[in-house]
Amino acid sequence: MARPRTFDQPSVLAAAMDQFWRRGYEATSVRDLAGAMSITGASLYNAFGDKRSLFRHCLDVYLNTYARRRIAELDSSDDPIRGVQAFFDDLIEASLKDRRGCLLVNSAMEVAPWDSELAALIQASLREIEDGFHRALERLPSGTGPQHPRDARATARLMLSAVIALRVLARAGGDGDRLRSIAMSGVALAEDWQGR
Amino acid sequence: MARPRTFDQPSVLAAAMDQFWRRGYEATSVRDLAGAMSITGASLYNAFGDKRSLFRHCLDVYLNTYARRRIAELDSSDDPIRGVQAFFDDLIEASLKDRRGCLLVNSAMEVAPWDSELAALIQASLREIEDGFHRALERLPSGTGPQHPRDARATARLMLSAVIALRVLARAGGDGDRLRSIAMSGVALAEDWQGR
DNA sequence: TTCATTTTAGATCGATCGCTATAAAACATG
DNA sequence: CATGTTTTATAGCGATCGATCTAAAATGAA
Repeated sequence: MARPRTFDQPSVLAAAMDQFWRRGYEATSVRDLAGAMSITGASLYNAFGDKRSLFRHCLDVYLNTYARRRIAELDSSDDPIRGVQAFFDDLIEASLKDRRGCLLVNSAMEVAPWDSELAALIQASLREIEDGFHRALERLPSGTGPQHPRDARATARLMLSAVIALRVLARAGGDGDRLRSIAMSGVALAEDWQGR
Repeated sequence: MARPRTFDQPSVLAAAMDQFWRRGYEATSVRDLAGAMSITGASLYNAFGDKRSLFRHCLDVYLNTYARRRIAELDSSDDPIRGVQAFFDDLIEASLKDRRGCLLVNSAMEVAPWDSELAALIQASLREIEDGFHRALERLPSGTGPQHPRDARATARLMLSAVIALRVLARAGGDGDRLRSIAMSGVALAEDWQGR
């Protein structure tokens, strides 16, 4: 019994996410957001609360649309090595297509230090990626060598480090060869752990 | 034959660097800077030009004071492995003492995408770190195994990735165990490359 | 149709942004 | 000491910040 909204919530959220993703939190003004979302400032505040609240929505959308999708694909891959390979291939393709980097990593740098609640969410999300790599490693047959140089947890963390560095360098404008080299090493970490 | 400055240039530059380091470029206002430097806005603009120019000075100071000092210490170490160990130990200590992360990595995320000139400087500086690791690896005796799983360049890049990820996670509030685990893997990369 | 409710659009709030104009204060030189 | 030059402090520029107010437009329920 009231006037319905004229905009589609998911699509305007995607537009807002894109702004935060490209420009960062501080450098994105509410007017930038409203413009990109093609709604007025009043509608923005009415539908999503303040700027921080809108950002939180956007981060949720990002995690569900991108981060967790990649992890789920890794989990559902028949061959964990090929799954890791696909994970990094996807990352490289996305990183070279545009230079926004990863909203999660971007937020870890800019937002986490000033927002303990979002910091916890960000830390947990990074941990999800690490755990995804860890599960992939655990699915591999034990290595042929007498012992592994690193355990699965340390290897998973190093693979996460490759992902983070890849995203940082991509956003900073690193050349494709550099990015591909790191991605290749990320896959090699899993192969080496397996014992090959 | 004019009135001399009442402030010490290096010390006020250090104060400005600290602001940019902790809060980032966008979130630091010129008034924040002037306050931290204990000078007036007019003096700031008179001595350092505009905000971007001051930032550039601060980044230079950071590179000379922190980044290049660590690389020089790595180069001058008798045992490259111990040098790498000391490099990461230093990083861990600094990362746990405060949560500012690394001004170079912070700037790679926030500044590089919008300032191609600074982006080039940042890329070159990251490359200096990578090259430092590469020189350390090249100084090691060849591995005992028939061939290395990765070449020295790829290993150096993976070590740089560990550094970057360490800094990102430190700024995002990652716990000490996580950081130390990555640092340990960074050292282990050099040890594995050597063949031990 | 009437009414209650919500969403729109536009103007605007006080605060702060990067930056600069003005003029007094402080020195080195002649 | 007088002069010229630079730095200082203060005030304020126009623009933009996040956020909100008012009122018209648009709907479903009665």
